[in-house]
Amino acid sequence: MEDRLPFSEIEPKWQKYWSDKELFKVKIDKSKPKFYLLEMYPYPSGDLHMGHVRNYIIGEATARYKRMKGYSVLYTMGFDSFGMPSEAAAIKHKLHPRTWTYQCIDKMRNELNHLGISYDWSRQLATCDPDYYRWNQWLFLKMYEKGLAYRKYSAVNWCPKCQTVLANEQVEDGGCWRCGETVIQKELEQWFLKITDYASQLVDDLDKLKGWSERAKSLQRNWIGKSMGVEINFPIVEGQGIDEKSFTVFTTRPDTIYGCTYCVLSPEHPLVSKIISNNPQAADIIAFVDRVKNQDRTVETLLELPKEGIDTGIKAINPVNGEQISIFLANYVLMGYGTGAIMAVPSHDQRDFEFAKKYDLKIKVVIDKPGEPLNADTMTCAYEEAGIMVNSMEFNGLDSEEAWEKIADKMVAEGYSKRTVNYRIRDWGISRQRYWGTPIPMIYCEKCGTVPVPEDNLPVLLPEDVDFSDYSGSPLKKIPEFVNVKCPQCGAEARRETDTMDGFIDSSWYFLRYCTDPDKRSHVAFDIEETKYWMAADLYIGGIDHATKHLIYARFFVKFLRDLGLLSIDEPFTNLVNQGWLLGTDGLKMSKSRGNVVDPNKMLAEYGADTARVFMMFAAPPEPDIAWSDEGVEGSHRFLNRIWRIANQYTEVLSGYPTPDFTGAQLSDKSLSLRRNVHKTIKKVTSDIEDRFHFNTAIASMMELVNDIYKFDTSDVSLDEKIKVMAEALHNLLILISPLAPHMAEELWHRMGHQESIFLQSWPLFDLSVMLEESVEIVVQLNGKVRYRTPVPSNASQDEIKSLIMEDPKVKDILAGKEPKKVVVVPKKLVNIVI
RNA sequence: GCCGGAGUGGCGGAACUGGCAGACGCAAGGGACUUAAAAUCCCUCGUUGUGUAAACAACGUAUCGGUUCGAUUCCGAUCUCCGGCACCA
Repeated sequence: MEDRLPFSEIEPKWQKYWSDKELFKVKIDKSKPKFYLLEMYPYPSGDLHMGHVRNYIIGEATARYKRMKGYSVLYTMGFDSFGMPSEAAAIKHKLHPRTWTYQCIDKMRNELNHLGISYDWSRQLATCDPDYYRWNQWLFLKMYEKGLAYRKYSAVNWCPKCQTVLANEQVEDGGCWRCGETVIQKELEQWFLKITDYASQLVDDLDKLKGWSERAKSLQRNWIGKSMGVEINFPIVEGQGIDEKSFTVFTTRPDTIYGCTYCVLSPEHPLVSKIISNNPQAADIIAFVDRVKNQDRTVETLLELPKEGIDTGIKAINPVNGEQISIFLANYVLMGYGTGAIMAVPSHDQRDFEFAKKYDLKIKVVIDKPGEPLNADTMTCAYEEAGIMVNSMEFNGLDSEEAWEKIADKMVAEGYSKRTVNYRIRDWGISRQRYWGTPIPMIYCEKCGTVPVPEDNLPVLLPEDVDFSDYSGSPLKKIPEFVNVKCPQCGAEARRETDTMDGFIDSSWYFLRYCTDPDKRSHVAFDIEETKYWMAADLYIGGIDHATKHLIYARFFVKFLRDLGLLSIDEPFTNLVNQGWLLGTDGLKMSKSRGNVVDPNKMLAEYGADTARVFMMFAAPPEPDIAWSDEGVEGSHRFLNRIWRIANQYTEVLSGYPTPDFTGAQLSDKSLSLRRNVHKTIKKVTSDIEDRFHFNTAIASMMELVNDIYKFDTSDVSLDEKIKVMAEALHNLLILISPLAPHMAEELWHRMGHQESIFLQSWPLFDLSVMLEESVEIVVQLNGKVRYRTPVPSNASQDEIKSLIMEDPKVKDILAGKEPKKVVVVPKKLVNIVI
């Protein structure tokens, strides 16, 4: 008899069997509930590392579980195959990015197959495939038609190393999200998508996402940065030679407006140019503006940057009380947020306070701290909390939160203000100055201007012959055959857009493509009927690092496609599981540069895929980051070998053995106990997978069951009874372990005489009546402290338990004649005697 | 500063709804089998104390307090760590 799992023989055997039988083929089956299991697709770097194993086995085991549970499951995989690293790697290896990319995809697919993952590969996609990216272009044109794609000249984030622009979301700590290089600002003309049009829905709909972690939602809320406030029009005092009657400020604190003692414009504010014409201080103002524009306003320096400003000499009028106030320019007001202009209330805003102190400006208190009135002359910092209104005309005495609404209402009614909501999120810059991406389907004609490529002419293909040796500027720009084109409208000589799209466009809708049968993919981006059936994804598994990038973009795309009438859902991902990082042995993120990447091949060769899967899942629940250590892999391997050995002892006798029927059977206590544990384990494993994907505790409970089976096997139960009980135990154990150790489970299943795959079995149901025990052990406590444990009949009532326990000589001993003050009885749990 | 998450043995982790803290595994120690090793099997394993021993007692889930018959779990404050946002008006 084999005493060790022959994984190297059985793994390829069953992988081939599953693939030949098309066991995991995705099918719409209206007789079953559907389950769409989605995993964040990988960038095909070519090498699978241990982190991938952790990520993908969570989904893989769940997929197998859900199929056995009777769901029609959509589970497939694709490759995020456009992007910088392919280009860089291709240059390094002197291969075309396409050749290199497809080689990597093949390799990764192979490695995923070696783990025994049950994807339906027929639905695979690669985003660099023209059949895929033509639909990026099509979607872009739809956005353009709806006015959601536009081109503007502005300062954008530029990564000098990648030689391309990055969206705001793709700058992390001032560096490029891919390579970490410090990002600089550059003025460029770029294509943007108006994600800001959807900002309010994107933030409000987060409340609907009950299946997302608070963490992921909080990241998105912070990123979108919603703030409610008002815009207020401040008239400019007439006769100062300014060709403009007013300007608008944004504030979240209209309750403080009576304390506004000056206004501040951003140095980039459009009004500045009008202020300097005809102004005696023009030279000083221009000098100031230039200086501020050259200030280093990156993340690190911004907070330490001293506030400075200049009085323009121009006066404005506070509309609520008619007071004349000065207009300043200052470096602490940013053009990119709100209206680029503020009303300054030094008494109740710390920034304004600091500025007012520096330039000796008036400070006027309008909200008093309850019970502790403020003094403008002696206060050392702004009072930013709520309080009682003072110096605010008819609003005096009100609570400031109440006054907030009343003042806003008054200003709106008087016609110089409106309520607004401001968002921190900016439009999504999607132009990339690289080769390996989706060409933006636009043409520039001298006569007709910006002309979209007609849908019939899609895809705009990437040219094949490209010189990668010269790394400066967009590669497509240097290919005349690509650039030079006839205008689709007038036929004149025109030129193509040479920027490509951000790769995050690809991932914003790939999950819709998965829903579409490959046979139907050639004429549509996604099939409406099939998408209606499968979407939304019931479970999305992926790292938290994409919370403010991919996950926001994808939600935006889905809302846009819904508005286009192509989707009927508001949100694409019903449940989100953010699995933690698998860190290197040094506790740091795995990366090639650190040299701490763990290659799974060694473990696969030594222990096999089933052990690797079980070990990885046993280490921890999905969410936390964990540092890699292969200590303990022996334990998981031992566990599988224990199943292997005990099951093999019974393959012969159980081959062809009928499903055991226990009705009316008189069983020994040992048999009853094992049966009970079998059913308890079914319950535990089912709920651990179903409710929270905690495979670690599911495995632990199966280990307990295996320990019990071993103890039972050596007992003196009659042979017939033993076989009968073992038949039930092993049958269920194999099904329970099959999502995690599919090869071993399948092999043993067949050795037990079954002709069909174990994965065509139904997931077992537990029988509560088997789990019932005649007596349960309860805890006896004195004043909340455990004294001893004792069995009582499990059907005993509270009163019965109480009298049973109070008559126990041990209790009499403990009480030593004292009268208990109170006795708390929790049936099946404990009795607490309080004296 | 604002927002979110976490803190349990030597280690990974468990205790899901307020009811036996430390399941399961790793590591460690001891034993059986073996010529020997591997494999396998069995036992011990939070800290401190009492006891020859079976056993018993006290302490113990970051810290301090509260609610409760009873708190790792609920509430309040504090500390530490991780992550996000941040001159965002």
